[in-house]
Amino acid sequence: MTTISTGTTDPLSPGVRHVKRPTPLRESVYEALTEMIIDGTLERGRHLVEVELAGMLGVSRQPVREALQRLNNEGWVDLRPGFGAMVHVPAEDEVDQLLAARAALESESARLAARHATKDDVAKLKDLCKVGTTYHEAGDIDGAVRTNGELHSLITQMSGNRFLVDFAAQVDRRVRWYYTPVAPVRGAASWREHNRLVKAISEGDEDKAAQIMREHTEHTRKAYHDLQAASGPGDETPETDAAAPRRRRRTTT
Amino acid sequence: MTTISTGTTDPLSPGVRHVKRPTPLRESVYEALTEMIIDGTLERGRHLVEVELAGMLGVSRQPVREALQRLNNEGWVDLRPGFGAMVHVPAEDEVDQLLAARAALESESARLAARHATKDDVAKLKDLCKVGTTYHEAGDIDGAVRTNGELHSLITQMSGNRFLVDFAAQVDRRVRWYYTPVAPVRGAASWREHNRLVKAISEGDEDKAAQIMREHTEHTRKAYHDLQAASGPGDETPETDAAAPRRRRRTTT
DNA sequence: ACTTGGTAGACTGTCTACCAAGTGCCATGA
DNA sequence: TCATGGCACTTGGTAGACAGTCTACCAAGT
Repeated sequence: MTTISTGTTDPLSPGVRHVKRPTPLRESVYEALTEMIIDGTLERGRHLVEVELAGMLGVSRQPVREALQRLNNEGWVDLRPGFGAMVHVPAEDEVDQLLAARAALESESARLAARHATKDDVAKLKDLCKVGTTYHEAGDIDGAVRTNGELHSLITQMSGNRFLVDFAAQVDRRVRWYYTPVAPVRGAASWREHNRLVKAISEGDEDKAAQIMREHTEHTRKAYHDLQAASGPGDETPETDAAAPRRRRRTTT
Repeated sequence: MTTISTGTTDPLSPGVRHVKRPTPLRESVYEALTEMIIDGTLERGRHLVEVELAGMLGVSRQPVREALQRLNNEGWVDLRPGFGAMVHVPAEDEVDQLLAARAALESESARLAARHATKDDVAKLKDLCKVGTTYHEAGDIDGAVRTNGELHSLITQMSGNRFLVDFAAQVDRRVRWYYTPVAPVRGAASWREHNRLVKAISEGDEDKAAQIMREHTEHTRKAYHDLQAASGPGDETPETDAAAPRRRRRTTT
């Protein structure tokens, strides 16, 4: 969703650049919170108290509430009526479902991207592929991951379908939160697939593009499962364990 | 989304039926507003004033604000900072994009439904098909439309993928809002396709199910276009026209 | 040992009042 | 006719208050 983001509705007429409108506070709060959730400052399962957050961010309860509700709608936190918000703790099968949804969304995006691709788009795609491969070969994981994100994002954008873009973006952030560690694992094959994908798009081969994208996502899922099977079960318990006693009596210090 | 809806998480153990928990006011407001938008009480483009709505619903500004934010996130209203909310007026290509998104979501759902279908599910599907066809043959449009909704909803549910369910539901409501009139038009072919779809699912033929569902949605889009081309351009203007002068000066009575 | 009842503290959900800043509209004046 | 200034309205955000509810904890009774 994020209807707000439409700061530049009009890519044409570059002169009318809207003056910097002060971002609504709730927006900033929303972003601050997602960031804190993603980077682990707010641990999974933690009880989020409105006044606490408000104080922490230097605002009043209202913007915090509004941000929390949005976070709830998007699945970042769970809102229990009368109790409050807790950082969502992902269920066993959730990543799987997210990846399945992503497969559908991105493969459709790839299909439409192949249909609508302009010369300019293709050039950008090829460039991203090259950059990403370079990063990967240089061992720059951060760069490779970032470029990977940009590539996928560009493809969904190329679909020209606002809803696919929104949904895919939503799913993507969640996925990235859940399993950051997987991304680097399968960098090698990943960029080969990207190249094939871009080729299909540049040739306007819709079915092939969709097919490749689907397999691509499917491989990612496999990678996740393998990783899970290897270090998963024994490694996950302490995390869940740490979440429970987290709920301490406030000592009113 | 709508994480709240989980009133009955556990269909088993019928004894633990959770007591009715009082719905948060913002929730009721949200539902009241969507309903008013869908049924046209709040016309497209209309300026929604918080206090006005609050008075209308007998609550204070706060719950209204929270409901409006959610409506904004889900695309029902557009929130212009400093001015307020207006009921979203659909863009030319929006229905098209919605239907494209729906095609992706539902065809993937059909695929997964075919994969996971139980005997019980199939029985329900067949029943719905029969009921729908009967309604259609009896000329009961309302019933047919409703049953159609139930069938599609059941299929997405059968996918077992919470995200597909949520997204599809979201898209579906929007679609239904935009073009209620189309639904009845192509009832005849629609139910034949449903039958084929259910057959594919019952046989566990994933590809076929996905394929049929895609075509099914695609046909719906075609129908929309035809309808649009026929009575569209000349018929739409008065509506848009009526929206503008709607904005009257409050006479402070 | 286990249940019951009661108490206390903490938060949320909602309401009210209030103020600053931004937006659109209208009338005035050139 | 067109720009300008001002006005009324509305949002965005703050603060404080209060009831209802949730959790934990303790104590007494069985």
